[in-house]
Amino acid sequence: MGNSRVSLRWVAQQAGVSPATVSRVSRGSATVSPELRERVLRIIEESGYRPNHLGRALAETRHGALGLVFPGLSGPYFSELLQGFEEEVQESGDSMFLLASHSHSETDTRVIDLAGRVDGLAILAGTVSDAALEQVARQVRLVVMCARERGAHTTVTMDNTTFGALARHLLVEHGYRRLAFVGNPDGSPDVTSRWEAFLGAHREAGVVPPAEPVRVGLQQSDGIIAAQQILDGGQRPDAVMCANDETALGLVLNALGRGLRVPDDLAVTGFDDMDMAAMVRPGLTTVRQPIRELATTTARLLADGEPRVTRHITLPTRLVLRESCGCRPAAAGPSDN
Amino acid sequence: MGNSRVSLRWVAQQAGVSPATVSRVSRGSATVSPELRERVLRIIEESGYRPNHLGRALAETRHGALGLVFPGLSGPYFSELLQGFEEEVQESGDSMFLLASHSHSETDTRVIDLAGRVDGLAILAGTVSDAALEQVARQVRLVVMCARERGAHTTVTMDNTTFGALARHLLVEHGYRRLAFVGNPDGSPDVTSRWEAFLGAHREAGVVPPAEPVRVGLQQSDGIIAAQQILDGGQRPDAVMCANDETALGLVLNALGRGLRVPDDLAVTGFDDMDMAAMVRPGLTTVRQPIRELATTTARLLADGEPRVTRHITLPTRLVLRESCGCRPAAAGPSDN
DNA sequence: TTGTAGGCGTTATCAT
DNA sequence: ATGATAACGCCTACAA
Repeated sequence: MGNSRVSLRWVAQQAGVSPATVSRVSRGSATVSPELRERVLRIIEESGYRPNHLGRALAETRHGALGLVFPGLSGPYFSELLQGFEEEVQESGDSMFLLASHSHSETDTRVIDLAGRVDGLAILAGTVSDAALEQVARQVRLVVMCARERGAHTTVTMDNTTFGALARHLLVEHGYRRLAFVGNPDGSPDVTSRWEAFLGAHREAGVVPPAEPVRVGLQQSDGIIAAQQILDGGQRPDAVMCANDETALGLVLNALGRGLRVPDDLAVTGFDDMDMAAMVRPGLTTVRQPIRELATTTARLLADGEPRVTRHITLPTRLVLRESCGCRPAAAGPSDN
Repeated sequence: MGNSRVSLRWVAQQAGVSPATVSRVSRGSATVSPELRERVLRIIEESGYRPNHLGRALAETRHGALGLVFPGLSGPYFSELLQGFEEEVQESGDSMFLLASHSHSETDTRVIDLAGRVDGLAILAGTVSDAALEQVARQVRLVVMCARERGAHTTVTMDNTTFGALARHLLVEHGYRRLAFVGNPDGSPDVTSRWEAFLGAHREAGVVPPAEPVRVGLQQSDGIIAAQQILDGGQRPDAVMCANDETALGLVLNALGRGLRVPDDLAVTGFDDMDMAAMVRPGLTTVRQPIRELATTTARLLADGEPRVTRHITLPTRLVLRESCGCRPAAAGPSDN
């Protein structure tokens, strides 16, 4: 019944055996006679004994837990990341600590503290200082996600160059001349890379890019804010490239609300290829990135990876051309959708 | 530098004091002479000593961690929940375990296991079996969120009756006669309550409700699916009440895409009052519920609450009338927004 | 004020 | 196959 105070030792006494035997039984160790095993299992069953995690962890010097650290952002991106990570953590029978960084200042110390409670830590690049990363790496396994540089720590990263390919598509194939970029390059390493790819594509194409990005966050509501900034102003661009699908959707929603047509009056693109991108009309042109795989790969590295070898993994992304960029609708019934 | 192998005992030897003294210093206990304190602190500093969490926790029989358990859903609702909980957990210097239930079957055992690693557990109603809840409650503090009944466990709940008030508003003030309900009453206790409130309002008003809800999930993409089901069919309703803002937004997006006008051709309402609700046009009529407060209240109860007294807290919600239900736009400049 | 010793609940290494 | 016994790293009476 109540298992509050039953300890291994107590079970041992009840069964008239040594603590060691109970430990063996409790863990399914083979070296115990069927007779004793039976006796011990009965007591365990009746008493509702469950081995104490702290005691076990202390003896095994292993926490049985991994940690995930990221900025306190919302949206499908993080949901996906979280679920992927958790799924993989469960697979190996571990538990998952979550640390969402709000106040950037306190995060460093909290992360270092967290490092003392886990076997490995996954940290989204840009969330903590390099010094803190160093600290963490000395204590536990560390994987940095979405880092911009292949440093001394193991990293798992998305291929952001496809964003440049998308920019070229708009510039070259569609011949757009005035593009806008929605996203804050200082906000996250990924956005930095995308802004640079955006700039690079312009350079190649010999088109002069906007002087500044439209600096907003990554939520859908930020897309609306961006829309207001872009569409209330004077001359509106031919196309706007958003740093992710969320903001693109917000932007489309607002544009539609104004009676603008997408892509005729304004082309819009995103990044992620989340569910909504395919369901909205016009279909959202975007770049597909395997967020879940990012998470599972990271978790697996943390659980299985050689502790001392640093690896660098880049996950592939790919262009997904739909209608919002100005491409013709793909085959399929013309009506419904 | 490296602090991998420095233990309290080691520090004690280096400083030429007893382990007890180091322990006292390490925890800021007052009963130690300035001289020794200084000496010990120096060694701690130099060696980068950090007390081992497992050792400390085992000795204090306290994990310094709380757990949050919910179904693996995405969307702003859970982001908010998560952040609120985490914020409060940090406040008390604890850490946060997260358990997202994917396969409903395994969840029970995982939750019970998790109960052995925390001082308290917050569980969203409907995620685990009652038997598991019972088990958990015997081991640690437990708060059930959004439960439909005030049972033996402490609960924190939202007032879902306001959904009925909203239904009355549509039925009585606007005189709509054909309403639709979007959401799966079997999916979560909250949706169950809202569907019942929906039915209740119809009964009161003497209007015959739809035989069945439009059973979809709670994501934005589900709103699109619902829209297809509702709008592709024969006679379309006057108004559709969605179980949350996400689906309402998806529905609006699709309706707009078809060239329908909201609310003229179709009124739409949501639940939550998330950021987007106020930013979209037409503004989304909805019910505001304090999700963050739900989370912080729960966490605080877990951290501070009397272990043995079960409380039942209901958080207030309130009607937010905007334009999507057919109400006139509130005061303010008529143009931009 | 400081140190000693026992305990927190397991696991693991030895003997037996 | 089983059982002492010593870790694991820390806290905390109790004693000095």
